[in-house]
Amino acid sequence: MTIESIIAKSTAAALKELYGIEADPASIQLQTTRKDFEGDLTLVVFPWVKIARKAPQAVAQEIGRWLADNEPVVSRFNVAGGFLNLVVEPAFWSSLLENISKQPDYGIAPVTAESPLVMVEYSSPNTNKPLHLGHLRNILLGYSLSKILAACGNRVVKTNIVNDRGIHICKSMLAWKKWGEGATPESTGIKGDHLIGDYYVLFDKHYKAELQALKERNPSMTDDEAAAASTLMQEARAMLRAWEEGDPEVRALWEMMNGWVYDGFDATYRRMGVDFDKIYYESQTYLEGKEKVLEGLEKGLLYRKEDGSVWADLTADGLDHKLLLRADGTSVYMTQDIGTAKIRYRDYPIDKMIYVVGNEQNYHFQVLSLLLDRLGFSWGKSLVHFSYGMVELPEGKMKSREGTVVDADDLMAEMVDTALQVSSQLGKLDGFTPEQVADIAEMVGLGALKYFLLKVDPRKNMTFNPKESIDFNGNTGPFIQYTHARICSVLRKAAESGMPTADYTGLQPSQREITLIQRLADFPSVVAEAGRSYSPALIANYAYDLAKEYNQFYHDCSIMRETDDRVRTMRLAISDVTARTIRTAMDLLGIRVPDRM
RNA sequence: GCGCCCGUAGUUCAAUGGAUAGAAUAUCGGAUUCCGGUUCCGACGAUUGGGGUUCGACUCCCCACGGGCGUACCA
Repeated sequence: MTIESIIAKSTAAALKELYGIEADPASIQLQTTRKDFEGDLTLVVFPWVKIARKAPQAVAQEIGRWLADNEPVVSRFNVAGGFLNLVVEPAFWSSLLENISKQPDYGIAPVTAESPLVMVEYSSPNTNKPLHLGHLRNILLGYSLSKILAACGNRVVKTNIVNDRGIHICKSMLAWKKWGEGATPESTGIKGDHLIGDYYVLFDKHYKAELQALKERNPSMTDDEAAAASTLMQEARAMLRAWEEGDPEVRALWEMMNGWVYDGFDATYRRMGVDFDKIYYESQTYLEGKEKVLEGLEKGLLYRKEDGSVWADLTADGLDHKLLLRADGTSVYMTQDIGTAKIRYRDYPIDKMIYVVGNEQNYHFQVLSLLLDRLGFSWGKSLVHFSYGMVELPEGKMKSREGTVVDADDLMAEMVDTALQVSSQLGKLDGFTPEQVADIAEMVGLGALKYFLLKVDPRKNMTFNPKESIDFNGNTGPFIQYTHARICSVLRKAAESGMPTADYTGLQPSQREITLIQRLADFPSVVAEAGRSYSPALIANYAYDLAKEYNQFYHDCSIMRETDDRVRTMRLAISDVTARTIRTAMDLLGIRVPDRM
């Protein structure tokens, strides 16, 4: 039972006794007292002043009096306007600390076979180019969100839908056939996804040149006409048709080249430290979508136009008409998502589906939700589009056309390299094996990257500054990692020293210590709130606040030099719980923390 | 045009409708002969503008201004 719930319960009793108000203890909100007032928790009494028909000060005074007299954990109180500041019995905090330190999985809720089943989709790449910085935000958010939801007591299935078919991959295939001269990742030493990306770019280059030539020959030609006349584009379309018809040669090429891409993606995911429980491929789901749409058509939920195309009328929901099948019977993006939904629901009894997809697709998911609901998916109406903003650079937006896109692999390599340079400059890793040094650089470099991308409210566009992110000071991953490493150092020294430990039950912690214990006690509710509001940023900012709070404590309170065995033992317990909580919080963000750095 | 999202210190980010809007960074000043000087403390500095609802508004509503995204038989 948390201190908040204890006091909320007593407050409900006070309200009933003093004013005859029936208040649900869960609805009574307590906040941490601002540091310029005496107290640990603050109750805002405004909600009841009308019913009590008294001045805010008087209500606060009366409730405070009642709590001080009747609730043992409240030792005294003061009133400022409508704010009732409560001082908790100091010894309560040491017993709370003792309790927390006994919990091996502090902050993590248990999961049972009956827990809700949540599926989280993230990454969802196209197979024609390597992953970039924008994908990194997507993947890190999805992975972290999955961990947070699991920590909130959900069964979580992490999933990825790979867009492996379509005109885009045909462009790469065609360019490779024409100009590749049999190049493979092995023969060139280029990572598979990058190699395919190179051919995609090459196609575009030739295509642009062709359009240019067409328009020079015939200046009156519009862009659309030129595109229609392009032989390269016609060849790509022909290849897509051949693919759909199952042409063995095209299929073999497609499988080989996609295979290269998957090897490349796997390497990227592995380095990022993320994974999936189930991967879906659009080539295996798009036909299902078509079926589902035709089924909906039969039931009269959709309609067919004269040209044969199939549409959904969403005007009743304030939206437009939406195309689901082209006149030639082929699928569009929406149809594929319906097909994927169908197969997923067949594979898992999903209670809730969360799509981690950029905010440029808000409209798409609004429509998808309505359509899935109409087509009979129980979770359709309540599907969650976890919509996140774009990542920009200090120099501005990334534009593929201008070649300013930051490649995910390159960025990770740079971050790790910088981390390595910084630590070797400081000489902190002297005496470590090369493997240990490399591992720590990996943790710090990627920790910096991940933390920076996750600490911002996901909905907002953000600016990624690589230089700032790896700073060992400020609101950064390395700062938190460093704090953890330092606590580990203290704990190691304590273990080696053989100093006696003592029972600290009933000890009265100092204000500095209470502040930190209170912060530690907040952790479970922060995890719950992060899960409720789908926000890894809450966890990130909590970890930072905790690290900062610990540094103040560390500065003010000597640990190993403390001669009182009880006080020292308590401070070591605070340190131990802080280190573990930092580790858990960072783990929820998918960030590893080193014991030394 | 219509729809959705966002506007907070120089900059990057916080703030379930609650007290004097918090951090970081940058700049300036200070502390710590100490368990890791990658620490701590202080100063400076902001809610785009105008109305409204409320005991109380960065937060909710309306208008304006500024930025982003969408409004594809691309995915």
